[in-house]
Amino acid sequence: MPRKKHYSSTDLSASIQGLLEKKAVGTQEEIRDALLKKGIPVNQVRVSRILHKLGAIKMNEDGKIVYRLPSDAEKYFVPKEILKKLISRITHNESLVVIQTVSGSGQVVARLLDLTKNLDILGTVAGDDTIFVAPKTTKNIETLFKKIYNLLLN
Amino acid sequence: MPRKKHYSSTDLSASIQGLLEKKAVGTQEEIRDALLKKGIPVNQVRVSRILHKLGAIKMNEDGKIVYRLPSDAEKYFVPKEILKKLISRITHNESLVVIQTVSGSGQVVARLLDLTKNLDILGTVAGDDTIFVAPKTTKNIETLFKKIYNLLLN
DNA sequence: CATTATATTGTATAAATATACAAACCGATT
DNA sequence: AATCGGTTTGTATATTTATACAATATAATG
Repeated sequence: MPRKKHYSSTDLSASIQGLLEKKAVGTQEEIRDALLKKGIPVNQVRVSRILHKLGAIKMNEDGKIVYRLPSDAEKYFVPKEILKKLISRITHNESLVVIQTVSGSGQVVARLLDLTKNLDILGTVAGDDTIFVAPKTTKNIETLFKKIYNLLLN
Repeated sequence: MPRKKHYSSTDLSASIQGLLEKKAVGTQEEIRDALLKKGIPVNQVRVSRILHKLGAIKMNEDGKIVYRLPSDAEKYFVPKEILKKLISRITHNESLVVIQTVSGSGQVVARLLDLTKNLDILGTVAGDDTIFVAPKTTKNIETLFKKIYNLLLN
């Protein structure tokens, strides 16, 4: 009975991580279905095992149970009050939103920002105390600025 | 068929919260057993429903699955680097450990400290930027100081 | 007060997840 | 090449969790 190993553990793990980062999935069958749709043959047991290895968390978001990666979960558990204390100023020009933080907090705040869904950003570059936020489009820089401001300081 | 309601929903919820704060429990049956031991009659369904209402999360601590309250989970997800940035100085006298934080962060840091297990403290009192930590015994104030220092700044 | 609407509870069971076990795979060693 | 030890995988199923449904309790309304 040779076992058909179509997909390596490493690849599968990466696929599941990618999925969890993109979608709010609540069951292992849902994860399985999503992977099957992408042509990745997997069974429930494998999903279960990999989730365990990833240290996946099952949490409640507004009454809905979802799986999250630990790194993703930070976003949900870092108290807002803490974040506020790390940020000095948020400004923008025509093409960037710029966030000033207290010394040494640039990377950490940037990471939390990167994890935030529904924010139209391409990405962030962070130094010691400064974060450059690149918007998806510079056309709505004002909107993005307000969104980030509300997110981080309100 | 009158239903025997021995324990109100509010009381049960409080009991489960207390339990989750004290013990690393991994299954609803475990929660049920612990409550039965305390003379609290409860069934699995009730446990499930209350956990859901509490927004309990299931997380992986060193390979073991445990239920945690959201407020408790903060401790696990607040990045150390963030904490470090909030704390200015940690000192002590013969009877207290005193933590200075950046302005406005006293309460938040105190809360995280209160959530930390295996710390021999009676409690904390926090102001805007200062936290007084009361040890269980003043005999080992130096030890506690070192423990807190390592916890928060190392 | 009576009536209606909503929430809670328990039983039974469906759904979701993890485990046991055997077989296959893999890398290291001889 | 064969052997060994450790890991991974799949099948079957045990365990864990949540839901459906009906009954009861509680809250709201007139």
